[in-house]
Amino acid sequence: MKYDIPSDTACGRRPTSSSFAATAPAASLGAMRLTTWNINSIRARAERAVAFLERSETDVLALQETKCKDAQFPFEVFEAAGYEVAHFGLSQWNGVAIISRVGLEDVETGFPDQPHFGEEPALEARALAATCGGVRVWSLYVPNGRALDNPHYPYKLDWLSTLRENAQGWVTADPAAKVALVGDWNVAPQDTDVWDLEVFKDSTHVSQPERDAFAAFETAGFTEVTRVHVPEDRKYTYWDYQQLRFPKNQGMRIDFAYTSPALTPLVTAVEIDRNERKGKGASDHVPVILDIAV
DNA sequence: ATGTCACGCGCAGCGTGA
Repeated sequence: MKYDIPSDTACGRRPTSSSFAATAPAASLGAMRLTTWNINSIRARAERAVAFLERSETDVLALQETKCKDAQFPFEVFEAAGYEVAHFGLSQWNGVAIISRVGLEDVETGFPDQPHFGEEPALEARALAATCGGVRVWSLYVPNGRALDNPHYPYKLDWLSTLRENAQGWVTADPAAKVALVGDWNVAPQDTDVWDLEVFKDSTHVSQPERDAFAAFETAGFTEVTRVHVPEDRKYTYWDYQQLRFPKNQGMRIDFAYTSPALTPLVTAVEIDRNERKGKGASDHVPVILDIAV
């Protein structure tokens, strides 16, 4: 389980102690639980995340919006619970992590040709990959877009398009590859994925170009498995903190999991953990939990 | 209730992002 971090990489994974070598090999797992969750600050919610891991029996947790640099990430909390951690964070914005108790190998920060953003265009910490239990897991925090006339919007479309080109290449090169693209996609693919379409008609998340960019992953052979297993309307994954959106169930469904052809038939169940939005100190997104036969 | 939360900065409360 030794993993040497090249000195020039921005990835914040800590080398783990030899005790992690006792982790069960993927071949003996039988089943794996993979969860994606936009946690909206890991420092504000580390204890909540560990409690979730233990309650849900999650094996691999892909986090988005950790909102910290690598040096600020609370690695110890997760390592004490028996997990390995890879984190990619460059500032107080964005930040993605993968937390696993079934192996964490070949960590990759960002995808090839990932678009940059800003006055001085720079890479943002929005994509992180690791192989866990035989599955290539990508934790993704798709750019928000902000507004249809904002530079962040074409950046979002470019970002999705470039990711899709990569994903298509991965499964073309290896049709047996088990790839999971999970995270906060910041797209509501269907009209019913927002609580009131009228409220969003001039906003990002529901525009046709965004929906087309999202749907292109299907064309590339991927399947959005949360919809397959949870097809009902009003099963949201995000509720704004403002205006009593959660108690009124005025939310958005924007957290998804695209799986490659080899992985799709192995997904046996999906659950949106609505209860995690309750109480003081909740993230504005909830975990989306996948059961995978591996 | 024009009704939130978390960040940096820096020690109050504003600017930023979502």
